[in-house]
Amino acid sequence: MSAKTPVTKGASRSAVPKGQAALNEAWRVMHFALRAVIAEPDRILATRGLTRMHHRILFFVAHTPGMSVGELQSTLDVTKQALNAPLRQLQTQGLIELAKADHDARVREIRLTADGVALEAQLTGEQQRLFADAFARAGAQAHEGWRAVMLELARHAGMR
Amino acid sequence: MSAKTPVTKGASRSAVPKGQAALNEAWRVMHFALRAVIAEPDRILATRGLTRMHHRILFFVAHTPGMSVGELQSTLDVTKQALNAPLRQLQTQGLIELAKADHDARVREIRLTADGVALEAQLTGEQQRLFADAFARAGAQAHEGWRAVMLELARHAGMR
DNA sequence: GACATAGGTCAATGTACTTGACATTTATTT
DNA sequence: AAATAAATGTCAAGTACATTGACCTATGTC
Repeated sequence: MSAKTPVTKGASRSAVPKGQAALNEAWRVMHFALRAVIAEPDRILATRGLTRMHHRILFFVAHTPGMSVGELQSTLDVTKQALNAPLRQLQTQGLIELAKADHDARVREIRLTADGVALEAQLTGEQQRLFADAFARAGAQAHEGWRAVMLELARHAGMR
Repeated sequence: MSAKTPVTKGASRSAVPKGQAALNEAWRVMHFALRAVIAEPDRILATRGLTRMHHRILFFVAHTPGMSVGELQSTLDVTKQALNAPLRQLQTQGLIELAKADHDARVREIRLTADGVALEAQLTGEQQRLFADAFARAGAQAHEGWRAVMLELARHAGMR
């Protein structure tokens, strides 16, 4: 692996399938990678009677504490009715808290409780461990390549 | 394990987040990349009143022509009742054909019609174009890195 | 002929949304 | 102070798509 191998049609030394085969493989591989990353969190959530929707809520609230219900709704792109049930369940289980905002008593700000933080960290942690392992095994350069390709793909989906 | 140790070349020309931030970003990026890859096929399918299930059927039958209903069922991990409706719809639309197997008249072998091949190619083609673009833009080396990381992740999901 | 297998179908149920209509509380406007 | 608008919650009905369970046909195997 000396320095930068220019793009062109040069020979790559690892067994990367060529042309059509590479593209054929790409989707399959991504599919399984996705499954791997989702599997553990799903298992953990299931033991508490929670679903991927609950996970999505925890995830976004963890990264944007004090988010309003409306913001969450548009972020997740679901109706308020769809959001309501999981939101209440999370509240009942003591994983999130809803509090009136100072600036506007109509909006309810969502925050994780200590338990919520713990669960979210556990779920996210499982995923991050997988990524960290994969990046470590594949090497820093591969990590960078992975990211470059993913960002190119994500550009088409209007990544927020 | 990871063969050579490509690292050391530390100089990353792109702004790869460090440590925790990198892992935090990984899942998000993968999420959007996935969405990008799925978006176009979904749109095309919708215009014909088809769903992702129909796509999955077309995909597997394209790669294993003559597959039996039972094989497809266990491959997709759904019940025969769940498979029945989409299967008939595909047949009605002239995208697949069901024919009795020579060796056993009970089993029905599924094959794509010319139209089915065309649609499957269109759907798959859209996805492959995205991958090809992303790989081309990111470069051959990034492609290799992407693949290495994905395979590491996929290992955990028992990739077939 | 007895039994198993591949497949199809009917029916009831469940889950996870959706749209639509409306109520509540609080802000903002006039 | 009323009128109106905004953020949220809730009730109800409908849709999409899967499930389980029971039963039927056609065919193959012993």
